[in-house]
Amino acid sequence: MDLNSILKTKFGFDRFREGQEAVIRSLLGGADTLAMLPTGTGKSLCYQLPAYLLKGSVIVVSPLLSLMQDQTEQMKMRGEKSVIALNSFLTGTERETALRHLQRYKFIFISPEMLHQPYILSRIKQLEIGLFVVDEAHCISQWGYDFRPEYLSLGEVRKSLGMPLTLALTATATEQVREDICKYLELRAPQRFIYSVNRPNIAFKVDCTGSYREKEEKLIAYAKTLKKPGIIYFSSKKAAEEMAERLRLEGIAETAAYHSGVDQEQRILIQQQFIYGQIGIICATSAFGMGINKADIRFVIHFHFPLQMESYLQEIGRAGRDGLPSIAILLYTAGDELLPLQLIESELPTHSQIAAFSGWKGDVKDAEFALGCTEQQYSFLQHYKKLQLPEEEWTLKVASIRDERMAYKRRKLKEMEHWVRSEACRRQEILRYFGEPAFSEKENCCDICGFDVGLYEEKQAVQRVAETLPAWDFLLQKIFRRSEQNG
DNA sequence: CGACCTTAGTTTAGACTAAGGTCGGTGCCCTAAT
Repeated sequence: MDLNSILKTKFGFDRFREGQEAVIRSLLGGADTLAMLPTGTGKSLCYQLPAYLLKGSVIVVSPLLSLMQDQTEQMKMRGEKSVIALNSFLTGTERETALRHLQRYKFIFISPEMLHQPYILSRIKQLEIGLFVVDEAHCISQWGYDFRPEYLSLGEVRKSLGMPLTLALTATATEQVREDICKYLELRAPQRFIYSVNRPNIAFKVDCTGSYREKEEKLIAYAKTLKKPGIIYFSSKKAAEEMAERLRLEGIAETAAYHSGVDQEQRILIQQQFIYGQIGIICATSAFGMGINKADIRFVIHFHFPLQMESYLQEIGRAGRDGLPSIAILLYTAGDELLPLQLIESELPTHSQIAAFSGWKGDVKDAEFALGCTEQQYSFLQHYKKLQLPEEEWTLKVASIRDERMAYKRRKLKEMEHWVRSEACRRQEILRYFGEPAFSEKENCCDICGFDVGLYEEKQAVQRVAETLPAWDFLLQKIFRRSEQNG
């Protein structure tokens, strides 16, 4: 079969990017496949193309509603109409209609949570499934253990669907995370295609400051001098808001804050304005980034301390997809690691909460409130309820799982600290962490090896010309047409 | 760690400060009554 002609006719490309063809051939050969491809190399093509050569539908498990909407929209623009996002954006009747005619759709996007609804799953079971895809598969390991436990049960879903051919896609995963992915998806002898996480055009800098105030001043100076656009990451919504306001006061007008507290419509607007160059700096929490397709991001600054190397790499990996010089700066003040430590502590239930949950006699729905659990702690307890052990045994077992998980998270944080404090080349240390061979190029590498700061600074104030920009009100209306109909 | 809130103490009535405690980040899903 001629893959190149399908590539040309269906997608309009003349050639494959690195990794794509190998992954597609592996799938067409019938092998479960794990693909770790660098950001921006067109991962979605890896399942979209083989879809036209395989019998049956393609199920794509996606972590975010906005990501599903983006992808289905893009596919429709390309001319692929038999695609649907099966999620809570659909009204009751729309969903019913879709479920009755599921076999009409070649591509079905769905969240892990929705996939666990017995009614939905029973409908999907009746389909012929050509390919089962898990996009952003590192979420299994990163979120599955506590935040979104349905990610850990995707293997069970696969079983109940008759173990369909499966593709797991990610951009950043250590060997251990890759193992987790294969284990929890229950892949059979998976083919692995692992490409380097190294991004030679991104320089690294760890900037140590003496105090919080000094850190703020340094950040403002960077925001003024560095080439835009850029992202500044915070571990607090409030800090992101305040810094966005502060930067506006400092004369950097095109600045916006983005976090989970900003309402959905506003979030989409900010994201679009950033992509079209109307916003130069985004002050964000970890809510921002997944699925952002913007090639010319010039800097990513971390104001707070990242929880682990993987998430740090994912966040800085959003810079410089166009291959041009870009910089990742981490601002550090002694004691910064205490904040993520606090966050980690609140992720998992305490021993006394575990014991109390185990002996809980009332309505399960009241347990969350009565035990003073966060939603996340509760979902952890809820997930392990299915172990079905006698009360005391359950308490011991779950407490040990919890302790193990806590130790793991602390270890990840320690690794991050080690990287910050290390006096070895930043890039080599990252590659070592991901189990990759050393990289010889030393030019414009990191603050240890040295780089030319001028490469990343704005030469002069750039007057941005108002280009042909989309009409936002129209776009938003289109996206939110439902709420208008209902309201 | 820093920001913010509550509480206790002082002192003689509403308001001040200091001390002590808590919190901080990611997202799916419709539960049921107008």
